[in-house]
Amino acid sequence: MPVQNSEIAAMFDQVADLLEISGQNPFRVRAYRRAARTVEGLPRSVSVMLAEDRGLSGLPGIGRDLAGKIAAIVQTGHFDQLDQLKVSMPGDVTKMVALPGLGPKRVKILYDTLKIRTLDELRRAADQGKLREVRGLGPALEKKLSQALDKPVAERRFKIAVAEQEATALSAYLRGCGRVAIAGSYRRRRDTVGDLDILVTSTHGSSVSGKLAAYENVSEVLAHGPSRTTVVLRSGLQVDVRAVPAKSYGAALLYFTGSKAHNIALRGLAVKRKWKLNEYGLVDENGTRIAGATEEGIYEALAMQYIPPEMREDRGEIVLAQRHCLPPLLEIADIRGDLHVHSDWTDGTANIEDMAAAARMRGYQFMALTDHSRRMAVAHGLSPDDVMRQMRVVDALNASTSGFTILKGIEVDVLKDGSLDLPDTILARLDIVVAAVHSHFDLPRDVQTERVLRAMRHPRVSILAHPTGRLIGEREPYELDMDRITSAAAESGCILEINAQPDRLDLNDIHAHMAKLKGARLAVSTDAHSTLAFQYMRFGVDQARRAWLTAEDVINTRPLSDLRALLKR
DNA sequence: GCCGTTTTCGGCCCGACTGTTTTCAGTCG
Repeated sequence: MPVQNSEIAAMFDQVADLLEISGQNPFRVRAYRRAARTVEGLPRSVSVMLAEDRGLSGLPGIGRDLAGKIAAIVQTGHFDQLDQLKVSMPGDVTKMVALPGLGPKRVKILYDTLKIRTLDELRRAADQGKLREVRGLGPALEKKLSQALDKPVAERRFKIAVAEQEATALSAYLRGCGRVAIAGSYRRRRDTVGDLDILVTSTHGSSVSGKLAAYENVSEVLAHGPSRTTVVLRSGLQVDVRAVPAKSYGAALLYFTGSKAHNIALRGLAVKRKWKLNEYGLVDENGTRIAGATEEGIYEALAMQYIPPEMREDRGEIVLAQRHCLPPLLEIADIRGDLHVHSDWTDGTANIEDMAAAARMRGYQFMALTDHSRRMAVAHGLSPDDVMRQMRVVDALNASTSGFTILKGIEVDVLKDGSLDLPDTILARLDIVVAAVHSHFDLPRDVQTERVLRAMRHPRVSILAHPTGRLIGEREPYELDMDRITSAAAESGCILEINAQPDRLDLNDIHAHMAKLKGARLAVSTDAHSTLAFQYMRFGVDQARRAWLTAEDVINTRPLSDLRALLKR
C-alpha cells in the first residue's frame, strides 16, 4: 500500500523530536517540522506526485535533501534516518516531550542524569521524589508530571460546533471588558479545535484576567499573567485570553488567529524589509509604527491582499495574495438550496412540507428530498413502491407552490459490490440521486475504492455523499484512495459532497481542495434530518472556504435550471 | 535543512509565563 502523506509527516515530526532532544541545530529541527506540515497539508498524495514524476523540491520548506528522503520513504516504506535515531535513543522519549512541562531539553536532562527513557521509568522517578532533585527541575514540575501521567488524556480536540457553543457563551460573558474576538483555529474554521484563543481589547488587562478566572465554567487556572491568562473549562476545553490595547487589535488578532506557519511566513516578509511584526504591531527599523490597529492595514503594508482566516495555513495563499489573485471564496449567501435532506418518511423528524418550509425560510430556491433506500432498514429505507408514492406526493406539493422546488431524490445505498440498492428504472425517474456508503466500512483499500468508483460511474448517480464516511472523534474514514476518487469525480461528472454535519465535515478541507484542483465539482449539503439542521450549512461553507472553493466550484450556488443540467449526465 | 530584488553563506519569528533561579532557561503558543 502506498505511503500516506500523514505517515511521512509523522516520521518527520518524530525525527524533529529526536534531533531536538539530542541537541541538534534548532533550525534543522524546524526544517523537519515545517516539511511535515507541508506534506500533511498537500492536496495530493506524495506517492502519486512522485509516480507522475512531479518534483517535490518546489514545495515550501522542502529542498533537495528532504525531497530525496521523501522519495526514499515512498519507495522503501521506511525512513533510515528515523530508524537510526530510534536505535541511538531508545524508549518513549518522543512521548515524554508531549507531556506538559517537558520539552526536549528536560527530556535530555532526565535521559542523561536519571537514565529515564520510558513513561514507566518517569512515573517511578516521580513517585520516588527523584525528579525534584534534578538541577533545573523542582517539586512543582514533579507534581505536574505526576498528574499528567495519572490521566494520560489523549490529545483531545473539540468539534467546531461544540467549541462554538462555549465560545459564544464566553465571549458574551467577557463583552463588558472590551471588544472580544475569538481567534485561533476556531476563526480559521478548522473542523476541530484544540483550544479557544480569545482576544479582548482593554486598557487594564488584569481585570480581564480576573473576570475570566471567575467564570463559572472554569475548572482550573493554568497560567495567570497581566496580559495573558489560560484556563481549562469544565468541558476540558482550554481557553487562552489575551488583553490588548486597541491600537494593537489587528496585530494581536493576526497573531492569535495563526496559523503559526502563516505567522512565521508573514514575519519573514517583514524581516526582509527590516521591519518587525509581533502581536503589538508592525514597526520599522527605527521603531516607528507602520500598522497594527487592523489586520487589513498589516497585509496592506506588506503589499498583499487581505487573506481570509480560513486560508491562513501557509499552503500557498501568501504568494497568491502578493500577486493579488486570491480566489473569491464561497459565501453562505451564495447557497441557493440544499441537496441532501431527509424527511419523516425515513429517519428524519419533520414531514416534507415542514422541511421545505424551513428551506424556504432560509431564502433557498430548491431542496432535494433524499430519503434513504430500503437497505437502510434501521432508517426505514424506502422500497421502490415507497419511492413512487413519495414522488407523487412531491409532485403535488410542487404543483401547489411557486418560487420553490422540491427535487425528487434519494440517498441510495452503495452495496458491498458497488451496485446500487434500487433498480435503474426507479433511479431514472428521479431528479437527483445521491449515493452513499453505509456498510462494510472495513474493506481493504483497493476493494473499497473500486466499490465507490463503480457507484460514482453509474450514469444515474449525481452526487457521492459523505465520501469518506468519517465521524469526527468516533469513526475513522474508511480506507479510500482519494486521488482516484477525486480524479474519477472530475472525469465522470459525479459531484462530491461536502457534508456539513459538524460531526462529519466530509469531504474534509484537504480532500475538497484536491477535488477542486482536479476540476471536480462539489456540493455543500446539510444532510438535514430536522428543520433546525439546515443551520449546519455554514459549517460546510467553512470547510469549502478552507478548501479555497469559490461559488463556481459549488453546484448548489446555481439557479435551478443550470443545476438540473449538471445533475443529469 | 531551507533559502535568496540584501545573500549560494549566513541568516533563520517573537514574546509571555513559570519555576527555578539570584539573572534566566525552558516551555508554550
